[in-house]
This record gives sequence, C-alpha cells and structure tokens, in this order.
Amino acid sequence: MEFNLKTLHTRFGKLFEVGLLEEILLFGTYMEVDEGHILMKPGGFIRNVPIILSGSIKILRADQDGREALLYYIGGLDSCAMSLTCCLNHRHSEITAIAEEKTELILIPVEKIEEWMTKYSTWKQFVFTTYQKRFEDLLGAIDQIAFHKLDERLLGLLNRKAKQCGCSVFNITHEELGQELATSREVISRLLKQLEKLGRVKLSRNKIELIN
Amino acid sequence: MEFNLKTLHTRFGKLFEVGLLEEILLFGTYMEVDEGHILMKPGGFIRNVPIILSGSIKILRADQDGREALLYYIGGLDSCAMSLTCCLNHRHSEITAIAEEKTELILIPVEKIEEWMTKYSTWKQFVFTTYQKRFEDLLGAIDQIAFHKLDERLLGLLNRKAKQCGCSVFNITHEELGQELATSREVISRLLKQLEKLGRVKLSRNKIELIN
DNA sequence: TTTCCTATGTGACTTTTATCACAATTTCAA
DNA sequence: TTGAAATTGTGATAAAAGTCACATAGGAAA
Repeated sequence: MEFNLKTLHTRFGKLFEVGLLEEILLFGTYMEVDEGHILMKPGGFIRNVPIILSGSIKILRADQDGREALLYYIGGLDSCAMSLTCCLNHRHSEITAIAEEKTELILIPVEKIEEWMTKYSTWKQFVFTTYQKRFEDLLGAIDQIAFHKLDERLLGLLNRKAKQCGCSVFNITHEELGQELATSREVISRLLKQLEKLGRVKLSRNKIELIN
Repeated sequence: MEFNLKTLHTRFGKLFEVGLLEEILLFGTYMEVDEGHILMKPGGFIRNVPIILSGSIKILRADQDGREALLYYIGGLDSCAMSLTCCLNHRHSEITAIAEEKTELILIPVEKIEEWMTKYSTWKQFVFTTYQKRFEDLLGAIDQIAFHKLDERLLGLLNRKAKQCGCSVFNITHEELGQELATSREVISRLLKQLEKLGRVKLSRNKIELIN
C-alpha cells in the first residue's frame, strides 16, 4: 500500500478525523509482514501499538510447557488491547502474536497513544472500542474452552478461520490445529475424520475444506 | 464506613488527588452489600462503575445452559473493567458479579468516568491499571481452564479464596465449588476427598479447611 | 525411480471427567 | 422427637480426551 494521506483516508473512512490521520502518517510506521511472522512473544517489551490495515493476526496464550491456546484473531482496522495495556502500563507482553497471512499494519509509538487520547476524541473512542472488543474476544475464548467439547471447538475454529480469510479451504496441518486448541495431533486427526464422515469437512494432505 | 473526605483520604492514600476525592464524595454513591448480593447479571445495563473499598466481588461467566465459570475476584480499591468497557461503550453486561462477602463499594456514575479521565491524571492511570489487571486476570483464568486439570484448579481456587479473605477456612458447599469450576458436585466431592487423603484439606459439612 | 521426510491413520490403552443412582449424614424446623 | 431438606459419600458405568506405538501415504529431491 502507498502510505500517504489519501490511502489512509480511504482505509479509515470516518473512523478518524483528518488531523489524526496526518499525525498517524507523521509518527506511525507502515509495515508489511508475511504469514508466520512473529510480531510479539511473551516477555517481549512493547514499544508501539499496531493497527491492522489488511490481513489478520492470531493471538495465542502459552503455558510454561510450551503448550498454546488460541485466544482470538484481530483483523482489518482492529488493534490489540494487550499492546495497549502493556504500553500504557509499561509492562511486558504475556501473549504471542503471529501473522496468520500476509498482513499490513501501522505501528503507533507508545508516547502518542496517551497524547492522542486527550487530543482526538475519535482516537479515545478507538482505544475504548478496542478494549471492549478484546474483552469480548477473551470471554468468547473462555466460553469455548470452558463450555464446549473439542469437536465443537474444532469446528468453531475452522469456521472462524473461514470468516477471517473469507474462504473455506485452509492449508494447515493437524499438528498446527492441535497447537491452537492445546491438544495433540492424534486427537485432531480423529475428530477431523469424524467430521469428514458427517460431511462437514473434506480432508487431504495439508488441506482442509469446510463444507457449508 | 463514614463516607466523608477524611475516610476517603485514608482509604485511597496517594492513589487519588484531593480534588478527585472531593468529586468522588460529591458524585459517588456509597453502598454496602451482604454476601451473595448480586451486583450484576448478564444483559443488565450498567450505569455506574464500582470501586471496592473492602470485601470482595466474584466475577463469573455463564453459558446459555446456566453453567458458570469463575473468572476472577476483585478486592480492595479494585474496580471492574467490564463495567468500564460497558459504560464507555454503552453496552450490556456479559458477566455476573456477586459479593463473596460483606462488601463496601462506591458507585461512580458513567458520565464522570470519561470526564475525570481528561481532568485527573490519577484517574486516567487508575482506569488503565484496572484494564491491565483485569486482562491479566482473564489470562490467568484461561491458563487455569486450558492448561490445568481439575484437581489443580480446585486447589488453586481454594488458595485464591484464602488469599481474598485472608483466612484458611471457608463456609462453602461442594455444589457451589462445582458451579465456580463449571463441573458437577460429585466430581468436586471426590477430588476433595483425594485432597483430604493427601493432607491438603480438612472437610466437614459446609466447611473446608485449607492445610498449609 | 528410489529415498526420505512430513503428514496422516489407527489400534490399544489409560487417565480424566461426567453421569446416574442411591445411601448416609447433618441440620433445622415443626 | 420426628420428619424434611440439604449436604456429602460412593459404586458403577460411560464418555471424552490423552498417550504410545506403529502403519501408511504423499510429495519433494537426489
């Protein structure tokens, strides 16, 4: 993407006022990352807050044994509440952030976050909405983990992936799915076979097609 | 508690400046609730943000079938990020809040939240810190649910309860513990018996004593 | 083609958790 | 004191998930 006022205006529509867009252009850093790029690791120090322009980022929580659980995705024009709280409270990251696909983003330096909050009401609104959304996402993650069985969670995960990328075919291994659901590869393989028998998915090597 | 400037000053120490304390006195509502009092239910509309003076509140997430999972506790001088996001975004509650014991709190009306954020930097800091803490709490809840077995979670729950109330004996039934961990009474009974055999707890009717 | 690596399939088994049924115990109130 | 309700104990069994071992298959590179 061209990183100029015109394209910013196109992307952010009426979300931000012009003065804010000018500051974003001035102080923000445009960035493009490939699928699999690790944006943040637990313990990492966060110096800026990302705003996603296109693509999507998955946010994972890891335990000490290296197991991981998917928390949620952030996509177009979303931002990350973790980085917000971390920036504003000068804390280290407690999560992992990985690009799910080729992703464009703008990095906002930490010192501007607070400054803009008093200066631009649209920015303040953006920050609050981000908190709201991420809380909802986390609650959703807890719902999944606490109240649903693995087969439902697996199907739910595939559906969310479909929604994120706007397609119904994924190049992903059972091993990777197992990691996102914090379980083992064999379990995923069996559940997928079950779902295939029910006509909900179609399986081939490195590929899963979601039916319906 | 006497709800006046002197006691507020005693309680809030250096957390808030004097001008803010005066406004809290003016616009806040002092409230005392008994154990079991339901402060908020899913779908409820939130018109104010509570600040806990003493006691503790437990925050639960319910699914559609009425099962519940404990998210976290909020205690002295803490506030609730849910009510913050809900207030600031004019949304309904997605959680349940119940007094775990006799609890004193101050209710801050929604319109003051934003106003004070631009007016008092200590209030802004308080709001951000609240978000930070609740995010950490939610991540902790996810850790427990996703990565730990029930016996560990049960012991963890008892330990957190001990920390909250500053004692090691609880008046609680197995049924209630089951609800907080989103499982059945029988499972809790068996796990508690196990823990008793290991010398970690002492059981009697309506009472559990934590050893060590 | 052959070889090798990665990915998937699957049986056998264990552990963990859930469910059902009913007994035993404690407490409180009539 | 007696009965009812609440609480806890426990066996039997099932369902869900995790683990180990090894077989099979697909695709890339030599």
